[in-house]
Amino acid sequence: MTVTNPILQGFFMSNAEQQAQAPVQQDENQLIAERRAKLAEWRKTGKAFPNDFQRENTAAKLLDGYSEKTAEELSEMPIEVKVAGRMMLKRVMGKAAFATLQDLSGRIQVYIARDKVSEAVYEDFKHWDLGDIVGVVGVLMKTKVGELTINATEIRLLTKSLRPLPDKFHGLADQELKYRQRYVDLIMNEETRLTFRARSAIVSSIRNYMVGHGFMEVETPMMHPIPGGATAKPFVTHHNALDMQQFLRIAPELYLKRLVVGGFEKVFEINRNFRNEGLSPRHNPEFTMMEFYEAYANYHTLMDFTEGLLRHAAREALGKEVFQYQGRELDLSKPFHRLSICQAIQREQPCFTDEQLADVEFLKTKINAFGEKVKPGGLGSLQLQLFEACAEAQCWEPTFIIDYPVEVSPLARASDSNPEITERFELFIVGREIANGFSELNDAEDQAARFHEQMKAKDAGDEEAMYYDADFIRALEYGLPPTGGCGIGIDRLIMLLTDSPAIRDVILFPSMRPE
RNA sequence: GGGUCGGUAGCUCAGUCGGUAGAGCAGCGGACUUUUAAUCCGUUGGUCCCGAGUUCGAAUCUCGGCCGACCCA
Repeated sequence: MTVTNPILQGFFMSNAEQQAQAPVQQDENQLIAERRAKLAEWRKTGKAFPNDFQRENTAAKLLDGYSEKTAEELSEMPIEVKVAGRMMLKRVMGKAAFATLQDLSGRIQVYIARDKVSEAVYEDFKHWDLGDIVGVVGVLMKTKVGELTINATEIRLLTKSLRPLPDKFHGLADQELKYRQRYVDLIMNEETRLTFRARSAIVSSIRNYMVGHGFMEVETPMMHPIPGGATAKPFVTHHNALDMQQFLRIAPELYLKRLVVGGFEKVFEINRNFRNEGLSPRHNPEFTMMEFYEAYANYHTLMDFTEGLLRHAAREALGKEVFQYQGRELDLSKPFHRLSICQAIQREQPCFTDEQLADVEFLKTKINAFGEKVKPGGLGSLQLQLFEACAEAQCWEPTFIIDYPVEVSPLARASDSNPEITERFELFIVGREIANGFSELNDAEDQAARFHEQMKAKDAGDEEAMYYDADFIRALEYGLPPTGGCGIGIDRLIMLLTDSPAIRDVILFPSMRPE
């Protein structure tokens, strides 16, 4: 029997076929076998994997609170503590041993003396492995060299770790394994832990900034009947109950604007977008965007607001607005540059005249000269292509590029002074696009016309062109107030603020080819 | 899609001129009651990414493929 519908295949597979598709046997080795044997012994006690140990202290708080105390003070006024964590280091010296435990806050050393914890417990402890989770009750002491240490009166195995950790000193170096087994990377690598703590702090600070400025956080659909709000290839899925095709969203824009129509005049959403594109150091198919919309704002006020937001995030995450990115200084404290596309080109290529940049043939020649293929488009589109070819990567300092052509900005309001360009900006920092915002197109008839243009482009073979969204037009027909909206690439912002070279370094579980 | 570099023990890595596999860590056994990547002695562990070719002989050379990192498009 041949079943072509992939959704149904699972129902018709023979056992053999299902076996063939079952996950491959996990890699086993001598070290794992040894640990399994230890676990088997532990099970025989009937007390394996207990969950009755209540820890009362964390490593960092103990170090903060008691590192200043002298050995004498600690022995005169014994302080009993209960900690738990993963055993990262272990040094056994006959009848006493040291172990280093790692918990959410950091690491702390434990001293285990045979005559304190009993001979039986000490013998067990000697066979525990790096990576095991243990609980310790003890009193604080200072070692010879003054390191705050817990002198154990009780030590218990709480979780047996079956897999050996990477080299205790060199850690996990293999980039691919760091991404595929992020849990191991997090166990082994302080830098990775700090990056993702910073990510959490940055997102919180942005959220607080938005709420503090009167914005309301909302959640709009991740599954769209019509993908919209950006030009990108969508992921396609299927809703069984409604028997309909759905698309993972490429942007929340059209829903957020519907909310402004509804009277939620200041809204924002921080959530995932999905774009069916390749992977690169700057691209992950699912990535996090913040979009925000404010009625009665325009692209100028948006630029001001975005500048303030980024400074706030840097201050909250780093405590400063001037810092290093990949070895080069980045200064967010100075006013961000604001240049039109042509001004940005001329900044890099001062010999190009205004007349030349208005000459279609000149633009095509130069785009080719910079090694890019000329994509079809009008004057504005060619200017943008030349900017991308010769100037975009040079925007190290924060630079707003303004005046994007109408033909590549189907949702943006056209300029009153020049109907060929829009009231739109993109923000570039370290040569990368970080944000994109504009005065929203709130003329329902103009928007309908722009959608028709997009449909023509799609019919002509542009896979990324937009669909016609009739409900969105209907919403606009009820009346969208003059509004400004902006999207900020959160992953890329976090790359900047954590000095990370690749987007995969700031996404906990980046997209990977299957193992 | 093109280029460069890489894939060897659980981890981090050596491996010369082509001569049949090494270290440190981890593990196992032993010594050791204040260590700091503890130390000392002994020891287990290999589909050298896969396939083909050249050769008496391939981790090593050649070709093809797979996977990854980086750069370019």
